[in-house]
Amino acid sequence: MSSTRDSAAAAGTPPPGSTQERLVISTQELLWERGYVGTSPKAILQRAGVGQGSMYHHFAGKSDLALAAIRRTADDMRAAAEEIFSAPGTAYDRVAAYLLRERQVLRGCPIGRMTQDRDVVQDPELRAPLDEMFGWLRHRIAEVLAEGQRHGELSDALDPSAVAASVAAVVQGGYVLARAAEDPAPFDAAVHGLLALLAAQTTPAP
Amino acid sequence: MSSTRDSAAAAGTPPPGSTQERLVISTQELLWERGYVGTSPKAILQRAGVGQGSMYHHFAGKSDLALAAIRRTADDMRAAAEEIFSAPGTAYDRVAAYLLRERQVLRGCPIGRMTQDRDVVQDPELRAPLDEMFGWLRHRIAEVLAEGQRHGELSDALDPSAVAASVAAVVQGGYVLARAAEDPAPFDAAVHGLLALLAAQTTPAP
DNA sequence: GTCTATATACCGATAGAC
DNA sequence: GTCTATCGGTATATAGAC
Repeated sequence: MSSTRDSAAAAGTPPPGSTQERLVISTQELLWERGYVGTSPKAILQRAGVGQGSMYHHFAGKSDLALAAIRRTADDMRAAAEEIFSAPGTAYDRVAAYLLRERQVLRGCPIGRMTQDRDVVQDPELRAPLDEMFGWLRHRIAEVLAEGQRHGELSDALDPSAVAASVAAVVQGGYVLARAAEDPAPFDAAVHGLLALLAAQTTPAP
Repeated sequence: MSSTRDSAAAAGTPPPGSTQERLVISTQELLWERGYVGTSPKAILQRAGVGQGSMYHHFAGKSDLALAAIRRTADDMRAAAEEIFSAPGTAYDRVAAYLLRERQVLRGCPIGRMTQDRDVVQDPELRAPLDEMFGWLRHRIAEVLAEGQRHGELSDALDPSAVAASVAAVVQGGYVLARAAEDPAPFDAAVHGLLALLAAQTTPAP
């Protein structure tokens, strides 16, 4: 008894190097590489270097462990994006910085990938972190754009939340195009196409 | 002997209602719903209503059947898109028609989905139809945009192939956002955001 | 051509020793 | 807490009867 697992995936960040931590990290990696359906508990255990029993001691099962891993990944992504959006600069600059930042294009988006996994999307608990992450992202980009409009940097004719959705979609769709081509070029093309359209809506500093 | 399977998935369209045809259609449906990893031969057979032996008579195995199904789906999608792009109207009209056409947004793109499947992307034969389909799509949209520029409908400042990639990416990324939210609204927002940006680049008829 | 039977491996989870 | 042993079920493919 005395299972650590009462709150299961709900637990905060476990100590670094701990068994839980290694399990979560292994799961994050495997979900990114193979998706939910393609990730087996066995593969997670092997990568983490622990036995079967450890996993079921700390987590209720595959989906519980996946939930912890997905939450962690979503939180990390949000933090990284927020750093860019809260930086100084015009709205265009910050959106451009987000679109142009270093990405492992051919690996795709670890959160976006989950939306293609039936078992994830159908489970409300597993889908929630995706919904929150992308909901936050679109909202945050819209805020940045609206701020640009208030500062007179950006055309008032634009609908910030629509353009924000376009920005987020171009990134996610760029990954799809790049993976189909096995080449990051279509991702870059899509980003630059959108940035050119957006640049045309900026007004030179008065 | 006398296997129909010599050319395997390479065969043209089999007779309607035939066993091969039912197998291909079932596979198309299941790949769309569950992806490659999530689709088992058993599930295909059950949906097609045929026995194990029939499948291995006509196809070399799961990947061979998947190849036939993916090719078929890609060909169908290309034909449907071409119908829109070759219709009369301005470049903006035709791109808008493509972006705004009826879609089963929450089901996602049957071809785009395959790019998230490790086993598909890593197999050159299975990836080829995806690459060809999206390569064609980006090229075709770029053609339409370039035509608009020649006709003086669209700003010459735009890079047609970059904007074409943005158009294709917004669709694919729109699916991702919609599935995360379990709501088609983000897809529609992304499309309208891009269309507004593009509309600003059109020149009123002289 | 189509079917059932069989084979080997892996899936996700549990039991219970240490 | 961690381990190994084990379970019933499925994945993918082959064998061989009809």
